[in-house]
Amino acid sequence: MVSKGIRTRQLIIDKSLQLFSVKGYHNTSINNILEATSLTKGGLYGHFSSKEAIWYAVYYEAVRRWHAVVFKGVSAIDDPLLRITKVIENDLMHYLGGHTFDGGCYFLNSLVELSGQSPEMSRHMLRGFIRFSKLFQLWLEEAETKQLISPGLNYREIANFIFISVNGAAALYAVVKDDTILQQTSSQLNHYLQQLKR
Amino acid sequence: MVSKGIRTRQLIIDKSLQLFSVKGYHNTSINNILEATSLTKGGLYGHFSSKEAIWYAVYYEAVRRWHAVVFKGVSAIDDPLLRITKVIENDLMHYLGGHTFDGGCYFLNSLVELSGQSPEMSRHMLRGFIRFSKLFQLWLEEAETKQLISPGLNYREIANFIFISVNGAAALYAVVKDDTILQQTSSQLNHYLQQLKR
DNA sequence: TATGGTAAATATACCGTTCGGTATATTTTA
DNA sequence: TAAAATATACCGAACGGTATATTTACCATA
Repeated sequence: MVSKGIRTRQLIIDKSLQLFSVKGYHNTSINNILEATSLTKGGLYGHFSSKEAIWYAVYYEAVRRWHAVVFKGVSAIDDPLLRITKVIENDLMHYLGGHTFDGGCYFLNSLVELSGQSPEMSRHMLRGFIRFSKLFQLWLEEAETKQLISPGLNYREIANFIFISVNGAAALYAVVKDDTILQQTSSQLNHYLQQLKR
Repeated sequence: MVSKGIRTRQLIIDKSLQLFSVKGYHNTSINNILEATSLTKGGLYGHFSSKEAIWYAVYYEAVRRWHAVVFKGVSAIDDPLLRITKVIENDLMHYLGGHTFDGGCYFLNSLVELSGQSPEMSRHMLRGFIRFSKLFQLWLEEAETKQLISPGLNYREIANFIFISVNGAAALYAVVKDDTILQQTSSQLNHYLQQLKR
């Protein structure tokens, strides 16, 4: 049996994740979190030293959930191009379309909100973003060595473009909440990838 | 000579636009605006009835500036596909790359921040976004009637995809502040448009 | 299995500061 | 000199955070 303290800590993280993803970090107050968790100040500050500390814990939880959805069934795929296709589909249709977070993409929302005023936090996220793009790059290089795509392509550029399109879709989807946005983007990126084949 | 009141009103709009684009709406306080304008409460609330009223005035000013940059030299272009190319280039290289606003794309930033907590304001922006995408759609249809592109394409999907990619680039560029992001996206969208040609 | 002691967990009350906004006094413009 | 523009002083509420009191959970021992 996990101790009560651990359970409360996780409750704080879960509810804060919901609130941050919908209202944003700055517009979520400690009182909002207290209401959502049915706690009081003492109960909260016993687990976290500050609001920012909550944000970091929430960020890691968000990464964990995103990762579980986006990379599901990916490692079993041999073809690196199909892996990319699968990750894109998972991200658009299951991560975004499956409403993993109430307010859309927690990472995009946080990045846009915090860039330009919380350098520490946005640098933190940017590292994760770059790592994601690098993975696409790696798989594209693998595809070249396996002679699946035309040689001499700019993998960094292609990887960034995929990444950018997926995030652009996330931004728009958060507002229009229309699944066709996700389907259309998925379809367009599929065609785009097909076109890279030799 | 324009009256002092009008000049002060414009000063408030200009400085607030800067602040909103960098810090966001909620994290910009009235006091921040007072410092930036060297005004006091009385001087500000004589021109605007509330913080939200400032936001709306700022929004229209932002649209005005964006429009001036993005559609510069576009109406003189006959080829609808070249018009789209020009608008994309203007948006990426001159609007974003030219740092029209200090904090990146004011519209994307506002949309992400306000979606899910200010339905009125985000609906306001969404209308503008949709109008922009519709314009691409219109030009694509014009390109079809002029037999410039393959027939039977899904123009709504293509228009949305262009729009999404441009906005995704805006999101990333706001953080990495690396111009190659803009060049790469511009290049990729160019190739994408070329491929539509018959 | 019941219980008592203790540390962990949580509640309460309060801190100084800042928030958006207003009423009124003063200054500046035309 | 009248009106427009701006400054000053203040409002109640909410902000993030802290010190301290109280309750609850948990485990060793009987």
